[in-house]
Amino acid sequence: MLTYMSLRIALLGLLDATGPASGYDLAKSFERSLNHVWQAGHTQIYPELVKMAADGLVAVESEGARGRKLYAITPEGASRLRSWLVEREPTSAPRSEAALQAFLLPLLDRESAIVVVERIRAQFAERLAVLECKPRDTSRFGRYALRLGLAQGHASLAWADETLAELRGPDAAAVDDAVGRD
Amino acid sequence: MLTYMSLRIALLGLLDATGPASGYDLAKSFERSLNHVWQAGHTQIYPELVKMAADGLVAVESEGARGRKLYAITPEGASRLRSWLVEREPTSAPRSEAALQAFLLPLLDRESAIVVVERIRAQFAERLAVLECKPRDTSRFGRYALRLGLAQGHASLAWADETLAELRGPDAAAVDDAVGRD
DNA sequence: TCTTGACATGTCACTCCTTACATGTCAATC
DNA sequence: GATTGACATGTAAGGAGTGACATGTCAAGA
Repeated sequence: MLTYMSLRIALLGLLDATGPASGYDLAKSFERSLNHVWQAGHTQIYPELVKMAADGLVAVESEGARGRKLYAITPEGASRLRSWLVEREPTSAPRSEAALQAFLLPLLDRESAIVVVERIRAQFAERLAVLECKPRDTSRFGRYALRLGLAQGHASLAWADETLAELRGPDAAAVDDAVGRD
Repeated sequence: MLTYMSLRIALLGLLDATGPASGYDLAKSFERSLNHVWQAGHTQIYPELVKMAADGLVAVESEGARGRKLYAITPEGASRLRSWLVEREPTSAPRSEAALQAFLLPLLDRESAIVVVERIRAQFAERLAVLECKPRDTSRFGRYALRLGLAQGHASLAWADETLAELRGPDAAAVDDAVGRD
């Protein structure tokens, strides 16, 4: 029951790393530095912070202008965060529409398949470009995850290029002929 | 509203690729050939097939022994499947606990960080092993997605090895010292 | 002064997905 | 004959996540 809640962990991690912040700040941080790792919008973050406060993981530190609420991590929160990090066996529920399209490619004729792979490639390239433009803006944080994202991104791009080469290849290795190869 | 529904697409794809099947069969196929691309259990599949039948995308073809229900894709379903494949801009909502742990690594001392990365590495290795054992069991299908998974898996493993090397490095590049490098 | 846009917080309805529960058939083995 | 295990289908409660809507502050510039 209490074993998932990765959103909590991500929020605690940001609060621990960068100090007290408002829900608004945290939503921005998700966009800036965490978007390739975990996604969350303010509609998810605000209620979660309230629950976390009720559970003693964060404390509302002060209220500033414009109704701003500053949340700070509590010792209990910091402890839970580190326990999770050290103990939690990470799970992954892969759900990638790009991979699904790749899976279904053999349904299409070669021309359509090329169009689809080109679109997938463009998206991989864009995501990679975002990561590559990313400065060390989170100082130490995000450093390792950034590298992981870059590695996976490069590999994905390479897959797209290889696949396009195969689909376009001079030996005309059409999708339908791919059965016996490799 | 009707723009998501990747589960439907995955089910239609399997039905199109391998012919009529029961919900039970489809759940097995998800486990066997689609598990690195999209996940779904039978509790999600059974109700979805009922809705898809109501929408005319599949037809209950016959009922066999043990209450078995055979679903077949309809022309409407096949058409929708191909439209989605060609037109849909794939989206991704990355939610990886492994990447989250990587992101948060600087919270830990070096020894703990090594333990965490070793666990992440083991998981990457296991997933990769599953993919590498995978025969061409889906004939043409899954071929491209399999390669994509392999590429990403190898890249992830390489990241883990590099990260471990850095954390263990003879020049003792501890996590806390990593700020000024790169 | 007024409008724009960043700041700031929230609710609600809905979809998606997971976990646990519940039921029953049929073939093979003990 | 009884038990086990693969086959086969479902429901219900609840958590997780999204998109649309709603509200209000404050600073800067037209």
